[in-house]
Amino acid sequence: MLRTHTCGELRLSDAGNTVTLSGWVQTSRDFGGLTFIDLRDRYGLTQLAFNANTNATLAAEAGKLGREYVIQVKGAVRERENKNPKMLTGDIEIVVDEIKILNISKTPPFTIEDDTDGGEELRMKYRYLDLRRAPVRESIILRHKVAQATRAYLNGENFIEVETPVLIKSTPEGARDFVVPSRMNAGQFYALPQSPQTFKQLLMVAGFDRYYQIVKCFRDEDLRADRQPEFTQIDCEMSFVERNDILDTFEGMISSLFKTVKGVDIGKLPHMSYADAAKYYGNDKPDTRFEMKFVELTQLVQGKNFKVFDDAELVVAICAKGCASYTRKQLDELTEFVKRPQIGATGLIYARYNEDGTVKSSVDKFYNEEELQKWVAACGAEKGDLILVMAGGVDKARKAMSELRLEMGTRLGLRDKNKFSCLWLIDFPLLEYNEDEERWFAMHHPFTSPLPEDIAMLDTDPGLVRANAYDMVINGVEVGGGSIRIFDKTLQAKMFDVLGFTPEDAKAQFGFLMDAFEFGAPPHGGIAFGFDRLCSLFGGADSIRDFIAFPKNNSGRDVMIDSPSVIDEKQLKELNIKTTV
RNA sequence: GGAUCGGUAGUUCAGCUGGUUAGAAUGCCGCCCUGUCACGGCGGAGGUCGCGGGUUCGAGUCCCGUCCGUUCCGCCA
Repeated sequence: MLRTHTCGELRLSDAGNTVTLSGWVQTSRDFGGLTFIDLRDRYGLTQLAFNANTNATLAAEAGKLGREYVIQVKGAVRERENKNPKMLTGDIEIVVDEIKILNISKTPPFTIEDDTDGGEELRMKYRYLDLRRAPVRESIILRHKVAQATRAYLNGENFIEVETPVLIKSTPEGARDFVVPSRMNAGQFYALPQSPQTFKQLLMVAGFDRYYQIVKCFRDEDLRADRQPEFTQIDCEMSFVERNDILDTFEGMISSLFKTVKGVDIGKLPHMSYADAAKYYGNDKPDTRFEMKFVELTQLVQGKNFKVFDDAELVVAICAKGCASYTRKQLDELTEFVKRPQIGATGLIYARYNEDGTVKSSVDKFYNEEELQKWVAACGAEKGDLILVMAGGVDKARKAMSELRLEMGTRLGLRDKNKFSCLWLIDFPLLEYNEDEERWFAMHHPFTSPLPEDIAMLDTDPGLVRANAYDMVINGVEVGGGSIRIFDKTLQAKMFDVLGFTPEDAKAQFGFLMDAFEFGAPPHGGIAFGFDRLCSLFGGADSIRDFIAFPKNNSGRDVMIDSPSVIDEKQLKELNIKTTV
């Protein structure tokens, strides 16, 4: 054994014992006659002490150790003269008798510390060094814990983990597929799964009843801080269930995760309809850590010759607590914020409800004090509050106001990373009309069942049909979503018809699933959680990258191994691929 | 595909309306220091200013192009 203990476990009670430790040199502090070295491993830091009076040769040797050298030391545990309460091992140090350099190291390109000086790109290039840093290491360990807690819960609920294939078939709907050329079938391609959707449904037909898998999924779309081309889902499916059975089961799972991983009780999850989310929060993943709900002022403000409001489909307001004191500069900043091309609002109107009870707005020319007091009443504003108003088309105004609400939430410190607000979002529209292609698209996927009471509308008014689907939203992040599936062949055929698939298209793409449904498919439904996002949420981070050991950058590149890369002619030829360059 | 901000020492950054020897901090190297834990002190080395072109007497600085990266929009059933 190259060690008897780790660098994180020795305490005062170990004083007097002789131990052997192995690890990396974090830092050394040389005082001439006295040298300290912090030795690091996965478990923590332990201070090593060298005294020139006691052992001059050894102290000299210690002075020569560079950062990130890998060493093994043997010595006695001793109570420190000056303790460090900030370290778990801060009460003790090792008086080193023997030192062995197991490996030397070049000076790392950035500091291996909690607050590193390394930029994103450099850290990714040397990810193995970045992973030595405590915050990144802890994020990866957190991921492990979440995975274990997930498996423990689902195993306890009688779920069975089944692996599904990675080389599957490309489908045109949804995200772009990553494809893999087939050598043995010239001109043909596999696709990597965007999710194991069809396979888990087939497992239900097969009678597995309760399935889960912590599984890699692939989507060839542009990246974001919370989106990677390969990511991990907790993929689940259940048979003989209705919507509420699934909501209960997975509410149980998320509660269990919060309890075991964070020690937090999240309570019962409220249900919110898609329509309400749009009306009160302007999006389908509301951050409910704070209120600041939308108030619709359309009726109240129209007919006063203010063209912007009169022409608008919707006039919507939020009330920012205690912000009446905002300066002109701050209000201009907010206006600039909503006018950014990404948000695209044309302007922002405000009304200050002053401490003296008067109202001062940016549209005093059109609205007198009495009318403005009605705004105040409608918004439930209190003295000192600021009312922010935007107008326009329903969707655009809501989207812009949603961004503004989040911005105000951030400015007011209402988006606390240690606070968790979870909910179920339900009653999504089943279909979405695509103007360009002039046809309906499944908002979720084509196997999503409509709400039973809405099925009749599939013929008459497809846009109003609600899906038997649900999303779990935590702190404004969509962490999971799923639906009750269509298991009836006739309804599935109807669905494909509405989506504009000819029976031939449907058969070519999903024939295997439709065939399977002819052999006694049970009623079933499921859900998939974004595992990386869940981990970043638990870790209090906005980006999922540090919860993935080896993530890709914004352009989908792995800058460490430098992939993707070109392959040689021979390989291309074998794969029957001709390059046109 | 679009917008945005950035690319200067190993690293993180500063460098004004263009001006002659491009700075700081940190890291690195050397010397000193017996209780540090962001140790301290003194000294030193370290730069094709992303790349290409242009304007100019003169470009890190201005213009055009290009590459790389950040964040966002589109996209992500």
